[in-house]
Amino acid sequence: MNEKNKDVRVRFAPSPTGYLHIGSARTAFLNWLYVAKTGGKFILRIEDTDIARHQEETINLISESLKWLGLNWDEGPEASGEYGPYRQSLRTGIYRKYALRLIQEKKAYYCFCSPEKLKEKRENKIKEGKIYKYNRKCLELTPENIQDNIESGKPYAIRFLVPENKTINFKDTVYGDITVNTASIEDFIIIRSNGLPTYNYSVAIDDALMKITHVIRGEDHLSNTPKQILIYNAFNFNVPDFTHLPMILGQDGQKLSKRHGSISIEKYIEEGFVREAILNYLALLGWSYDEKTTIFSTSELIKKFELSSINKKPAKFDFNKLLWINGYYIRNMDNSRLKQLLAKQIRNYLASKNIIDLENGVKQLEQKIEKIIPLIKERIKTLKESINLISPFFIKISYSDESKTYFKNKKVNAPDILNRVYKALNEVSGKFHAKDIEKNLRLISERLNLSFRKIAEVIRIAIWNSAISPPLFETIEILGKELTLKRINEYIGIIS
RNA sequence: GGCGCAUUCGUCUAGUGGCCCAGGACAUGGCCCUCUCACGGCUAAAACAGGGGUUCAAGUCCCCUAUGCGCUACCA
Repeated sequence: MNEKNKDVRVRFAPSPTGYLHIGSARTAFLNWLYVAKTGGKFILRIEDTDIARHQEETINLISESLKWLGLNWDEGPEASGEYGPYRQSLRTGIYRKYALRLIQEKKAYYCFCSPEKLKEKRENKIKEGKIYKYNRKCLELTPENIQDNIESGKPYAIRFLVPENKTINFKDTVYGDITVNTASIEDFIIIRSNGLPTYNYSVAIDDALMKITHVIRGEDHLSNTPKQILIYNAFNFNVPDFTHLPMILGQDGQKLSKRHGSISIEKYIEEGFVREAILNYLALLGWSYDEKTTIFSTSELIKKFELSSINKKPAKFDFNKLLWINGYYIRNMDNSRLKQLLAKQIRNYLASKNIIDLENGVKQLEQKIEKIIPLIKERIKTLKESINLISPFFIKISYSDESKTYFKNKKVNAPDILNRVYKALNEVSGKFHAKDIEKNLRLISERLNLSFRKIAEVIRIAIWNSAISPPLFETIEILGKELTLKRINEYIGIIS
């Protein structure tokens, strides 16, 4: 299963009812990984057979997210291929053709029952605590009855005739041997009265026609697999290998849904996550390589990931761990790439805030960011967090009330310290280097016999409007003499 | 209700009958490093759902119970 096999064909088949969320992203990724490992083909197919829930614009949303994650497909809506079209709504003729063949072979039949009545019957049975199964009323219709009904324009669906008392067997890569008796399966509808196919039918037809060899999808489809195998068997199609992935649950143990906050990939991009971190974390849900390793680059995953070692237990989504992994990737990213990402982040931020009042040239943004990176690389877990650490280098700070009154009840004589700092910084000779800045500032601490952390605290508030800042001397260096002194002056004015 | 699947620290997991009075990672607490915050290092607390078997020996095999999840649609 792991050797190179160019004939491998897998697919990711989302339905366009919303953005790409973390669970589908995982499914897509594992499909992609499998192909990357075996050298086969990755197919994207859009399952848009539910008109009511269909949202056309989400198709684009989903492909954009997939692309951002780097999960490119070989065949699909935008890539074409010899097994298209790759949208189910464009394949209704195919589904109908095959359904008629089933009817001819007495493996399916027309059903004229009204959906409303059937629904009512089912609900009543369930209320009584009984099992409901379609009673095959329409199977007894004579060819003449059927002909009349069709000619009079009566709406009909097509139902699959489920063979009685047959055992269906299949082996799932993750869940092992699954055995189900057809007694628990009713004659399910394959073509709805609106002419569109239902999921269990179209998915089997398409997977067969598109020559899919390995079906990798969420565990919610495990129980439906026997129905699909019935379809394969009815046409003598080859049955693919099945791999069902354990569900991803929200932190409350419930199935992931919109209520759990930011679950779309789009949202994670916005929040400043990087693609390798998301992929790494996703691979770790339900899978591990050994006792110790948690960080896997995408190329390592291609080598090491095995579908067969995925476990069966549903996993709760742990946002904190994703955050940590993201921070890890940022800390270990090469600086030139980080520079690009951060510059983009800051530009977007400045644009969104419509900020024009800059105290430092935004033209040399990237050069400045290059200098800032070593100071903040270890301090951010997402790209977005960098905004608070970078923007004060460029944007005029306005002191918060907290900053203005920060030293009111403290014993330190802030104005005095700042006056000395002003002088000390002004006296830094030559280039304004962190080393010299440090030397001069530490001197103040010695002279006043005051711990340096106290001095630093005062300076931080004055130049950064916060008691927390990147390393002080380097920050002052990058800020530059002029700006630093200006801020100190302004702050002295405020507290004097 | 029926069918299917699952159950090790708060979370993700290691563990395939003796190496486990259960290992790692995130999160949490403490200490160290230190100009703040981080990073890094050290350290602490923290789990085999419950009950029966099988076996010299069970987290690991079997059965039952409990709990959770999925499917049971003219949703996918």
